[in-house]
Amino acid sequence: MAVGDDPRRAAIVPVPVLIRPLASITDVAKLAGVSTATASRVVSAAEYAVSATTRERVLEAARTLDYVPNALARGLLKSYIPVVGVIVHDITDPYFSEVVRGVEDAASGGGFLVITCSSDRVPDRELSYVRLLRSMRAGALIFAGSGLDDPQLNDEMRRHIAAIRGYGAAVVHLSPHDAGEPDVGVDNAAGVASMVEALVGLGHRQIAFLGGPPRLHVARHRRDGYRRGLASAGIPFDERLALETGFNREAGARAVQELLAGDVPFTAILAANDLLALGALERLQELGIRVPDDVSVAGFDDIQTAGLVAPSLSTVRLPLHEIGRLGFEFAERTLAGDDPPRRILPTEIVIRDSTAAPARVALQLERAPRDE
Amino acid sequence: MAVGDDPRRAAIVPVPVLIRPLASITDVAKLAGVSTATASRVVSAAEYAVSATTRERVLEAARTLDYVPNALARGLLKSYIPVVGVIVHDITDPYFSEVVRGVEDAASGGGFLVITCSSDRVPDRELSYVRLLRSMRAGALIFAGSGLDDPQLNDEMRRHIAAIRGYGAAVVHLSPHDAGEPDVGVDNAAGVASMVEALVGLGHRQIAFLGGPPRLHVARHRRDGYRRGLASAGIPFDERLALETGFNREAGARAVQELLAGDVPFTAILAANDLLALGALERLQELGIRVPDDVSVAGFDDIQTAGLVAPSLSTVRLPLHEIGRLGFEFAERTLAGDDPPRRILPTEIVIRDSTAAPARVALQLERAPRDE
DNA sequence: CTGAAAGCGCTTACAG
DNA sequence: CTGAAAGCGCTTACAG
Repeated sequence: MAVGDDPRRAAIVPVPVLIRPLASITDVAKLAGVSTATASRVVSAAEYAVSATTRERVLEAARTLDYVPNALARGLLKSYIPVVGVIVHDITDPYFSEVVRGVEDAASGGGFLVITCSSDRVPDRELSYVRLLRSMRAGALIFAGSGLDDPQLNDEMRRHIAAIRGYGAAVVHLSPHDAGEPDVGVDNAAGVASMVEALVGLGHRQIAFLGGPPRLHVARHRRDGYRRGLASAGIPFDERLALETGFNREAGARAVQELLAGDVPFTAILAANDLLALGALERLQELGIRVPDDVSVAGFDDIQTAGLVAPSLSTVRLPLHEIGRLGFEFAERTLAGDDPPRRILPTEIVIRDSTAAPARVALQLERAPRDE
Repeated sequence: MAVGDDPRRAAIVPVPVLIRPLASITDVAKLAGVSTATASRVVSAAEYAVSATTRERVLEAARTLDYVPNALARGLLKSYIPVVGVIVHDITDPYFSEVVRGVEDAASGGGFLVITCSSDRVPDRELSYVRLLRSMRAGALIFAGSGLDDPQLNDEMRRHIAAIRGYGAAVVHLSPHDAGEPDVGVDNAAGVASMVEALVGLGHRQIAFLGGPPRLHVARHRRDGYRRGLASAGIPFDERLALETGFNREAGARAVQELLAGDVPFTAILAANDLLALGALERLQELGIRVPDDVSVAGFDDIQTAGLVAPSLSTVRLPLHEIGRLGFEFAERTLAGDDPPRRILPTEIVIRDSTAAPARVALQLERAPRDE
């Protein structure tokens, strides 16, 4: 390695590692020769009337001592601290990192710190994160992911949420949940229905659906959209084409196998999220099935990768960053005593290269599935 | 929408929104008829000797009151709270979300909460996040991204880091930084050099390099690797083929333009991260330049998308999740008074479809750049 | 404009 | 095994 390339290296003085308690407001007050009350007013209550010379002396002392107020002590007096906790299913899922980024961008303006927690949709993890956030008196709690169908989880969750609201914090849902519709989000059913319509418009009538985990409220909404889309096109719903799946690439690949092993022909696959669609795309490719020539594939969410794969994925765009941003705004307004209205944002169909008119012959190969 | 589909909906009772202060240890003690000292010992000091009946009465009271200890009050007595702050450049960059996930997975086992902060490489944002984390007495601070070349930032940062270590917390670097090498990370220079070597092995000698932002320490290390790789292959370094760029897709696309507008022929493009390589791939495709037939492209990091694009991207795999996991472990051991050794993890060359033997004629088109 | 004092919710020597 | 009391670092009526 190019050691020695960097002349600055030599100038670095090792940082001492002694335990050295930080300066407190008492230290600052002492050094400035004032009461802690006055010192506190100078460093924290910018608008409080303090004589110019006193103010300057306190500021000088604070600078000298590298004083930074203890947020814990301060938080003990307020009802909550300026921290917003975001519960996601998995931060490596681009859907969630985009939402979190939206929250961050809005929150840092308001001096809020963002705590991200990946629950992996495990009730106990979700619960313990919420409990921790509650114990820290976080000012806002944002559920980015969908609620789960788990009565015991939801019971306990309701208790926590009541307690959290009880100490004055805001709780915001960005996805359908146990207690109802999102505060800020999209109409998932309408979004999926619009993609069904688009596929029907291309000539498809045998549309398979990779529905995601049925215990997720959001997956149920998207499934409703699928049925609604079919219904308004006059296409009968065929249960054998509507699969229950996970919400990741592996599940999408497995679902393709399952469809091919079934005996119902199909000309298009609509997935309840992009990850599923991406997995389907991969597996189809491995099997030598051409997209969109042999079968069309569409996703939902429009994560970044959707536009980069080949063929690029037709999907439904969700304004993820905006959902995060408005989610924090919703919390902020709630905190301010406002009662903000629900915001349902529009989705948008994005047609790329993975969809086309259906093949002459619907897909229904006689292949043994490779796994499962 | 399928309103009414869900019979549970009707059963939901609206949560009361009154401000209701949470039960404190005093409330629990009172209800149980014991002192706060005893109550505290039962709920927090599992190993402290308390009579079985007393213990049961306290637990019962805590349950009745839905008692959750106030982490702020507790933190005021300890030197720090069980929170680990992770400073990343951008959480929507898969590189970072993967690392954060690694930290989370390790941290949740230790009862630590993860705070993620996207600095966008803006010194003031980074500083204010670190300040906030310090003010909250976070137990660990992990810098996931590279240090910046900004003397004023680094001055202030050193003060904060000394203060943070001063109150007993751990500070960990996962990438090269102002004060030296990462505590847990990879040998970036060696990784890039190994990819140069692989390209040379395919027959390339005119290898362009998209180097990332020069003020990032990690970009400098990767650039060193590029030079070192060339040197050991006996290929002279040509400055005109080594571009300074950003670290995202747009920058990769622009760099392609720049290379094509230059007068130095090249048969391969090696990018200092995958996002750059992905952007280069896109632009080349738009220009009708075939990869790898006309030019080979290689990246660095191996983010998920790298394997999904077409042609799939040859790259250098970094164990990102592992880096995050070990990063937290490093912090944990430091907190335990240990002095853990630095961990430099191996990188791995991943050859996919974007690289091949060089074309007969090196690329050096006479095209006007489309933008810039 | 300034200060003395109480108190937020907890834990922990110290004493019994 | 249990409790009274001090104290972590701050803010805020209250009094002057």
